[in-house]
Amino acid sequence: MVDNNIKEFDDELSEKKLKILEAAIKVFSEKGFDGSRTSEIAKEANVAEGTIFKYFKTKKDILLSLLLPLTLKFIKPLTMKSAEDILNKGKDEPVDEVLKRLLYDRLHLVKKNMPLVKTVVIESLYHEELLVPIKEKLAPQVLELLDGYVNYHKEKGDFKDYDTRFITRTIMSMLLGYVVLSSAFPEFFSMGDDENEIERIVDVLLNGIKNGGV
Amino acid sequence: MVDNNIKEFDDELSEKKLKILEAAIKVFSEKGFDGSRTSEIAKEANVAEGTIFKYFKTKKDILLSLLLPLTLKFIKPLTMKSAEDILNKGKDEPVDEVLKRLLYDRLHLVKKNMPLVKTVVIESLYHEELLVPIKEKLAPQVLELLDGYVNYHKEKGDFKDYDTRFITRTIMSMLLGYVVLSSAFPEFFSMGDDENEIERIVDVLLNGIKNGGV
DNA sequence: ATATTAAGTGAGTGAATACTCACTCTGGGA
DNA sequence: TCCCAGAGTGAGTATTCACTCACTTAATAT
Repeated sequence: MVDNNIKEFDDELSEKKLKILEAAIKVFSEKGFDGSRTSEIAKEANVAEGTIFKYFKTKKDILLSLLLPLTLKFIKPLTMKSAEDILNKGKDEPVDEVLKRLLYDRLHLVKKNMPLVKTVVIESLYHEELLVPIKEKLAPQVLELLDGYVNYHKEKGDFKDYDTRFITRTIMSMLLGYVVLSSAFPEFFSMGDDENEIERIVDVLLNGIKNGGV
Repeated sequence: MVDNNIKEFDDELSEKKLKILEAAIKVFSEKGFDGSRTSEIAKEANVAEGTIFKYFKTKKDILLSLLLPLTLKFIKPLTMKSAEDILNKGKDEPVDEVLKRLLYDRLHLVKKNMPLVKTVVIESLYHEELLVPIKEKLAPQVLELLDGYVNYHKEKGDFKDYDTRFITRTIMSMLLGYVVLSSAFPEFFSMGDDENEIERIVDVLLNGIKNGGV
């Protein structure tokens, strides 16, 4: 199924189409979908406006096409590299090490693709066509992987006996909160480099902020 | 200063203007600012389209006007009711009780005003005119209050010796993550009623998910 | 009653913009 | 060299939409 996507990706992706997609990501992320003009995307892509409509039936078509690169970039590395880290190598390593590596990895993936992520996340709030595939394809894969890891360590007794999905959500919350708050309000919330931040985040996630109950 | 706002609020707010603002919040939150039509806002408010422009110079003026109700709703109750809870009554109560009350209170404030919050948060990503007052007025007040509480308990030895702002951010992260994830993906992340969720969230915040290091 | 003012209206306007289409260019096959 | 297919173009078009303004209605004062 993933291979299918890649094939589709390679097949359809001429030089120009790729440039249009990249330009669209840039413009959409700066102005929002409805605030973006196809003329600006064309200029940004060094292409005539008409060319856009040779590749995409409508403006909304461009937006929907962003799902493919998003899925490719996030699902593939997740199931490949990080799944490997977590589920294989990670099984015998301490949880804090593995969680730190995982969060750091995801953090950088998000930061590297911020405009794409920002656009898809925000526009999916207004266009169901975007949200549906996310809920049906992307989310389940991510959740299955994380839930699996959490369950493994719950059963091993490493984690407390909270609901699995609750723990999964908490892990995601902490990363989400960091990304959102530190990039929206860098002057208030960006205190160190990502590596140190992640380290502290995982510490708190595992042990809390309360001074030892001993 | 707060009183100033209220006076301004009361003075300017005729019946019609209020109806237009409420309609705008609804339409903006459903379609986004650039996706919204003044004609639809007018219809939603049971008002002629021209009337909108008697009260607001431009469409963007409507958006900027949303800052006032937002600030009033969030700053005033925060500094009043919750500040009282936290700083006075809360000083001698256990931190978990106070945090639970605080988060529960804020959660419901956000949920009750979701369309307004959603609109302001998202549109501030695209319109600096919105973000600037948030950063200069709203954020500092919220942070001062929370930082104060955190500092108090850090000094008392209740909290570990993390950077104050880091703890503050973590508290906000956990609430933000819960609100965002459970409302964007209710089928994946809504597991219980808010009260129970908050309770677990504060537990994890204080003690972490790791099984006792004892 | 009448005048005065303010509040509200909605048809009209001009600018903007997503999309079309008749055309041009280019590279490779005969 | 000539031809052709199809990639690319950009001026043109039809529509949409924020905003205006000449007018109506309602309320209050005189």
